[in-house]
Amino acid sequence: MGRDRATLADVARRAGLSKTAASMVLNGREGTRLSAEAHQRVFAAAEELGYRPNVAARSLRTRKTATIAFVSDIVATTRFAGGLIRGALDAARERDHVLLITETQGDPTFERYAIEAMLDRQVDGVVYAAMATRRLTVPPAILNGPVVLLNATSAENLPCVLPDDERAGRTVATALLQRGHRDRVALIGRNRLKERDSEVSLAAQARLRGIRETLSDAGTTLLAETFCGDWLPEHGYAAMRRLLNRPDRPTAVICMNDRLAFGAYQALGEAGLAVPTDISVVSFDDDPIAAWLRPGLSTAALPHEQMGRHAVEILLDGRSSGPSLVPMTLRRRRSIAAPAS
Amino acid sequence: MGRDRATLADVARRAGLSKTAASMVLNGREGTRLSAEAHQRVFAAAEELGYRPNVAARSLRTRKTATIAFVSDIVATTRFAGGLIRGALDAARERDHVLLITETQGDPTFERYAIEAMLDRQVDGVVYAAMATRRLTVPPAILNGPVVLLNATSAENLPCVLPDDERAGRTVATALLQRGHRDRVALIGRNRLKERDSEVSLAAQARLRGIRETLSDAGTTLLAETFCGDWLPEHGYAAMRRLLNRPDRPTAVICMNDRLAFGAYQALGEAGLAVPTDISVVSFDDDPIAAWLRPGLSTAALPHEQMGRHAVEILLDGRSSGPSLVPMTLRRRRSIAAPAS
DNA sequence: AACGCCCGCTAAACTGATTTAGCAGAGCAT
DNA sequence: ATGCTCTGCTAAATCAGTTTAGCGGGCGTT
Repeated sequence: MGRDRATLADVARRAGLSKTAASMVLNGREGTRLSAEAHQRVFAAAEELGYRPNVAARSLRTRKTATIAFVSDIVATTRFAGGLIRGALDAARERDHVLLITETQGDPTFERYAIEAMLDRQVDGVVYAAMATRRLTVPPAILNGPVVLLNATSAENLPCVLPDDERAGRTVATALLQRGHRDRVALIGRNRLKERDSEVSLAAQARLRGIRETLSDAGTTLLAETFCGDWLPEHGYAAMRRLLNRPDRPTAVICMNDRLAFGAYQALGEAGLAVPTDISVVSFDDDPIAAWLRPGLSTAALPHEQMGRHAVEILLDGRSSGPSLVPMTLRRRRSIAAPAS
Repeated sequence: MGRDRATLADVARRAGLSKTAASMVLNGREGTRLSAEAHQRVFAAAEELGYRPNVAARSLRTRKTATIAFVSDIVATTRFAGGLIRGALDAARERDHVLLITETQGDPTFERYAIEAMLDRQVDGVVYAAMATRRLTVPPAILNGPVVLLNATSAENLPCVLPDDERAGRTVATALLQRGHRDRVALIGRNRLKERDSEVSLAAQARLRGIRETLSDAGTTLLAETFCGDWLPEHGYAAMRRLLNRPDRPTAVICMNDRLAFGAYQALGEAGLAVPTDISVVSFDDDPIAAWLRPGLSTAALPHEQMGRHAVEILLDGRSSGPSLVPMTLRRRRSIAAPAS
């Protein structure tokens, strides 16, 4: 790989100048007194030889590698990881940087190993990402360099990028209120663990808060709140069945994520009820499945690409410390209608 | 990032030896005549200082970076990318390597840029991945170093890793035959473009071939083959509706992927038909949705993790050239039953 | 006593860049 | 003629490792 590449010395020789001169010209150094003609010759030589600097050699001297570490807990299991990574990749490319990606799989040994591997390669900074929005403890090894947390917070008040789940809660509830749902809105997906343990989830609490505040501002409350062991389709299915067994059937349900909503759709289908004419459904995430459902599911989209992009921007362009919230916009499809009245 | 790291010179000084000695000891060089005591002192010094070699400095001399490039066309849009990446990541870690990941987004400019960025960083090899199994043309820049194609082939007869779609076709058809479906098996998802243009897909052709051969070996053929503009749920839905309008309703359908199958499920649900009692369904991919459907969808799983792992193994352990096929195993769930008869 | 050999180790070159310090020559004033 | 400044450029150090070539001393042999 990369044998026979022209070196700076080759360029200098061909231009009839010193390495110093070549280096300065190619780096566009100000204040050097090299002649216009020298500039020309260097550029021409570099062009002709197809010269590309050796990043390893350069970074040895400058301690900059134009490489950033993207360390996450789990990439494979969630299809959201792709969005985070793509956003980060885009922002990195725009800044001529490149991403070294690792996964810790939640294993402290792997984590230590991964981080050392990154530091050995002199990365310029670390994006430390979690696949579920949550609080986490940052390994001390990365604290003496630039770090941005992605989809996570920590005790250290580091810069971090989070989705604005609370506002999403308000958005979702508002969408229902506007269509005329007030007193018969049910919730699917309460979960003590996710709500209490911020190391598990920050989304559950925030979404719930947003929903409740909005309804309370409108002078009402949730008709029912079902608990779910996890946020998977089967739990949404079971929850919806329970809801349908109640005497006061809701006119709308808010699901804490799209997978729950999918389960809810399944239960409704089996019960012979139609979305949205019998029951409206709204949700969170904008999982690809939301678009595949019939009718399409209206849902507050997790802005993964923007988040990934934002994290790299903060890391490289050096913005704020503290959290920066990325808005979740409501993807409007056909799952909300006015209540049957 | 990585200031104040101890260098080899520090270790040598502390051990009271030369850099040469320290280097040789730490690299476990054979044939050096350094005393056991010298070894001890070096190890102790390295330990005490928390010494870690600077990869950039090392690779400047050795031209090995223990870093491999993972270049793919599109990572974000498909949830399969995660599996490929995770497998590659695992195999790389086991070999003390690290992954530099880029995405070309199918754009030749981005691609050139990405590849140059990788080569500038002296990667030891390239995994060139496609997110849909297909034939592609490899950019010449990466041809003078080790390359493995992942989920793709090319004209150059490079080593590549592919899912064994043809055998999967046989597996799927066999599963149906074994349950007693013979003459009323329909197919959802014929697609001229995918079948003809190997730069679009290799899977379509291979799966179809496997299915046909198996049925033909059993002395029968497909009852019907529906064409779909793409392999998305809406197309599966429409195809299933067309199928249900026929006088000779199939007892089983094979869908070319799980998203089509999802659409088929939707159409069956609306028609009041039950899987698998009225119609059995089998499919390919093992998309997460396959497990979420009710009943769970039996499907030949794309072994993404193994494929990613395998690609890195071939790259680093240097195996065969030419294609290596990874088997797709049938994930058995509840979507197949004996025909109602 | 002279020679060669092996042992245990080191000096210095080398990788490919950046950066500091400074040199030679021209032009100008005194 | 001398001193000064400015211009245009370069030698050499530096980054942190690996690798080559070889040095000094002890030992055995003849």
